[in-house]
Formats: sequence, structure tokens, C-alpha cells
Amino acid sequence: MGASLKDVAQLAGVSVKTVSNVVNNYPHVTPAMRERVQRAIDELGYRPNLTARHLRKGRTGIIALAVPELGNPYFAELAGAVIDAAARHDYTVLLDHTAGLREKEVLVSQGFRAHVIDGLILSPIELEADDLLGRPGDAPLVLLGEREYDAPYDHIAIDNVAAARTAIRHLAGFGRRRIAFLGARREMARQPAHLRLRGWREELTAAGLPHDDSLVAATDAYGRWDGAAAMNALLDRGAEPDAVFAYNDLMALGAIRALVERGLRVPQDVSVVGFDDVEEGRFSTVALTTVSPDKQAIARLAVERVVARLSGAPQLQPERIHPGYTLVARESTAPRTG
Amino acid sequence: MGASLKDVAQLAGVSVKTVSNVVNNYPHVTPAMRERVQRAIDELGYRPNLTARHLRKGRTGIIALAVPELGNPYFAELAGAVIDAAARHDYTVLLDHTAGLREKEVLVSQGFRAHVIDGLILSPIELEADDLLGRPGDAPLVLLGEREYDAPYDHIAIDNVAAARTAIRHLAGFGRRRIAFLGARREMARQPAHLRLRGWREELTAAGLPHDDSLVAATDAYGRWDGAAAMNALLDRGAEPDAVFAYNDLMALGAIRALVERGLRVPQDVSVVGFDDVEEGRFSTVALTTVSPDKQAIARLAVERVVARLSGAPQLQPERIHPGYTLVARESTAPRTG
DNA sequence: CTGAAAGCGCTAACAG
DNA sequence: CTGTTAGCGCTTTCAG
Repeated sequence: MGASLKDVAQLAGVSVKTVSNVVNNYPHVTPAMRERVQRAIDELGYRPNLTARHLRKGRTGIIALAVPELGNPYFAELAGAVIDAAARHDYTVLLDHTAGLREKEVLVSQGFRAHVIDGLILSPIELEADDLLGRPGDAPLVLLGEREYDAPYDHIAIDNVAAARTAIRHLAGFGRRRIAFLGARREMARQPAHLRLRGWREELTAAGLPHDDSLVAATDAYGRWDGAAAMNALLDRGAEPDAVFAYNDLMALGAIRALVERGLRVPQDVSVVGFDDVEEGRFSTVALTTVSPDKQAIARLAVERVVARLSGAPQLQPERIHPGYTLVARESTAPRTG
Repeated sequence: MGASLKDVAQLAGVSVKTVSNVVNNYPHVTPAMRERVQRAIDELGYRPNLTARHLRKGRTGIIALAVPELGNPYFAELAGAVIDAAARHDYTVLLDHTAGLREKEVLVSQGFRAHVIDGLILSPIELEADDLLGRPGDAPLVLLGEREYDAPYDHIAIDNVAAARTAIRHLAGFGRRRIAFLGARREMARQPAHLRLRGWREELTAAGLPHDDSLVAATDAYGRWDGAAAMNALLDRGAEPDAVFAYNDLMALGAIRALVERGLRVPQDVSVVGFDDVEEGRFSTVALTTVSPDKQAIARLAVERVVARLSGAPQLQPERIHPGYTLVARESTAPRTG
């Protein structure tokens, strides 16, 4: 087993306090003393037991991040950014995924691993506002993503309505008139995509285009397969869209695949816009036009918010923060006569 | 602050031990007692302090996973599988990424967060065998991936040479004769890709094909961009390959993009095989033929190995374990006259 | 500037 | 079946 502070103290012939001072770079230690203690530390290969330190200080330096699905590159890329942002504040990240299951999201939001995580960043899909009531413990929670809650927690998400409108405007600007939406939910009760759907509706109205409900395709999940299936369903029922706005890039990519398989040309026959700007969209054979949320900013803000509440300003007012986004036009969108 | 065992004991009018027994489902407690204690627990909203438990037991139930890059879907998908596998053993995963930097890999392998992680799963890129000497602490380490070390640690990786040979055989079987390899390293000293490169060479020899070194393209990293750049470099210098075997799917996808941009047809003019079977390859417009390592098995075996050493069998012999793989033929490979 | 002692919250002997 | 007590390894008053 590892050596303890006491062992080091004994070997160096000093008290544990002195050793502790050295280990923690306490300023007022004579160089001679420091030297002597350091030698003992090296000799024993002493490494401070962080668990003990945590117990004593009530802090662990660990924050948890829970995303729906690491297989979705958006969340993988975001997780990477969060890990980096956390490292800049000397925090480590405990990662979990919820598969977008409410049950799992509740579990996580209620603070799994009590006292081992100092704070929590959660990107919910199915979670309901009620689930957030009476969270035990005092680990700060920061919410990410499109779902909005009437709960006293920081929420970080780009302005989804405005972003969606930008996408629709882009398509309408190319003369597209039958713009489909991919990724609504079957039961309107829980509608994770409702802001983007609202943006779709609002912008169509503003552009004087009808928002034909037959152009809205529902899905159960948000992967490539779901995008392809929704696209096929839409086409099968004769919706004849000349453009598609998908809930996310994965679905958009799936949709493109489905379109190409049916002999439709992208972007000429059907233009496609995604959402997320995952790297894969840049390199797909038809490079994907997409709404690009500033992932770095999202990650940075989320971590900063947790850290701020952890040190110094625990009583900050909960805020809704909207990081930036841009529309990145690539090959999957073009004017009608391509 | 949260209530402690002692608070609960006081409220229930029993000793801490009794409360502890209830919390830990110790079998021999009278139902009446359990009921009484439970009521006190609920009333106070008591939640055991895991940090304290960890200190006491010397175990935290946390294992660390370090991969090069979460932006690479292979590692993201693998991380997801590891998290699931760990959860099945009641372990939580602390995730870190190394960017494939030796310095970071060394740091991780030396056991960052001493005593808070019970075990470590590491997928190294640049790490050298020397770096593994004299690891402090006793947290078991399991290595993942192509790099092999003469060090007493479990190593889990598919048979990369055989897998690469399968890919080349597949291409040769389609009559391809100038099969390029994308993803060697410039300095041969550190050659992460050496096993797959060896497989390429061996199988070409076996097939009676020349292994023309002008068909080997070096890269500095393994992303989509690197694949595209390597492909372009190869083409620019007039290598004229009729097939490409890439170090991984990302590079293969980048290569396809580069080929298409230059007006070459995939698979007719140039067939492409990747490695990893990331989901994106299934949905790309030219669906990617690839070597598919059994990620679930890799994740499961890695976790099982760590857990086994943690409980019961710490003195297991280090082993090299080869999970299965398959070649998945999709659209990016075909006979010459397409 | 350094030492002694208390205690973070929990579990595990050991009694009873 | 339940209570008492010691101590995991560290930091932190409080003295000196």
C-alpha cells in the first residue's frame, strides 16, 4: 500500500503538519525543512490520498457530465470540449450517458454518487420539470440543450428558435417552398424538438409559405437511421418536399442517404440542412449545410457556471445563457435549378 | 449540509452501527428496527457520504478511461460501451482524453487522481514501453489498441495483422493490384500503425503483388482531414492506386471525399476499405467497407479484466486478449469494371 | 515557523 | 440482533 503522511513524517523526523505544509506548498516553510521532507517523500514514493483530502474538505474536484448518447458525435465532441474546459479549472469529468431515458435522467439529476461529484452538467431529452423539484444535496446543476424548464437552474443553449429560422430562411432564399421538418415527436406532450419546430413554423409564416403538416415527420429517436426512415416515410406518403430541415446532422445525413438511394439529387432536387455541425458533415460526399452551435462556448460556459457556484458565488441567480451559432452553408443546399 | 449517520442514529434513537446496517442492507436486522431507521433516514433526507466510505474501504468504484480523442467516433462509441460495461459491475467511469500526446498519456498511466480511481483503461498512441516502468500505486492498468508493449499489463486488441490481411485479401480478390496504405508515420521510430502496415505488406506478398513503397502515405494524425490530405498527396505524386486501405474509417472517409472531388469514382476507379466500423461509414453516400472490431467485446473484456484484478484475482497473469472482428463489405469496394 | 490533537463520515472488529 | 470504539489519511485550529 501507499505511504501516508504519517510515514513520511516519521521518516523525516517531523510532524505530519509540516509534511502537509510541504505537500500543499504552504509558503512559510524553511527551504531546509522543505528539502528534508521532500527527500522523505521521494524515498517513500508518497502520493497524497485524494479521497482523504476530499472527505476532509468536502470537495472532490469532480464534476459529472451526462449526455444522451456518446454515439452521437455532437455529444462526443461536446463532451471533449467539457473535459478540456473542466481541466482548465482543475476539475475532472465523470461521464455518463442516459440514452435519453427519463428514468436515467432523473437518476442522474438527483445526484448519483452523492458527495463524490461537486457539480453536474446534464443534457436532458425526456426529463420533465417535476423531476427537478427537490433535488437532494447541494451540487450545482447546469442544464444544456433545447428543453426548457421552469426550474431554478442555469440553462445553456443557443437560441433554437432563431437558429431554426435562420436555416429556413436560407432554404427559402433558394426558392424552396415545400420545406419539410424531420424529427418531431409523435406524442406532442413531450416534444424535445419543439423550439426548432416552432422556428420552422414561424419562419415559414414570415416567408408567406404554408406550413403543411404533412411535411412534418415524426421520429422516436434522432440517429442516422431515424433520419433515413423519416425521409422515406415522407416520400412514401407523397409529401414531395423540395427541402428538408432536420432536427440534427445525423438525421440530415440519414435523409441524404435515403434521398440518394431513391435517385433524388441533393441539393438540386431536395436541399438539406442539419443542426449541430458535427465534423462528419464537412466530409460527407455531399457536404452538409448546417446550423453550427458554438460548442466550445457551450462547454466553457457550463463549466464556468458550475465552478462559479462552487467557489465564491453560490447564490448566483439562475440564468438562461445563449451562446452563439452560425449557419454554415455547404453543398447540400442550392437554388432550385441545379 | 447533508445529514450524517450520526444524525440519523440520534433521531431514531439507535446507534450508528444499526443505521449503517440498514443502509447497507445487512441481513440481520429486525423489520421493526429497519422501519424505524428508514423513517429517520427519509425525514432527514439522509444520503450516505460515499467519499467517507471510499476512504474507509480504500475503494471508490471509479475506473478511469483515457482515449486519444472523443471527436473520433470510434473512441466515442468505445467509451459508451465501456461506460455500459462498467455500470454492469457497479463502476462509474471517469473519462479523459490524451490527444494522442505522449506527455498526457504518461501522466494518465502514472495514475492521475491517486486513490480516487480503482483502475485504469488506456488506449495509447505515442506512449513508449519505458513510460510504463515503475507505475506508482496499485491500480490495475489495461491497455487497448494496436500499440504493443513488453510490460506486465493486460492488453486487449484484435489481431491487427490478420485483420489488415483480411482487408487486403478482399481488395485483391476484386482484382485490385495497386493497393495503397494510408496512415503510416513519417518517423518509423514510433509507428502506431505498424501492425496494420505489416498486414498490408504480408498479404501483398502472399498475393504475389509488389508492395510499392510509393503507395504508402504518411500522416501526422488520423482524422478525416488527414485522410483527404494523404490521398491527395498520393495522387499528386502519380502513385495511381486502384485501391486504398486506410488506417481507420475517418481517414477512409476523408480519402473518399478527396477521390470524388478529383472526379474519381468510388468504388469503380478506386476501392476503399477502412478500419473501425464507425456508424457514420454505414450511412455515408458511398457506404464504407471496413474492418469491424467487436467494440462491445473490447469494452467488456477491458472492464472485466480490471474488475477481476480488483476483486479476488489480483495476481492474474497479464494477458494479451484478441477479441473478434469481421470484414463488413459495403459499397466502397467492388470489382474493377464497375 | 512547527507540533499536537481533533475530526470529516463511514465501516469493521469486538462485545454484549 | 445491536452498541461501542477505533481509525481510514488528511487538513485545520490552536498552541508554542
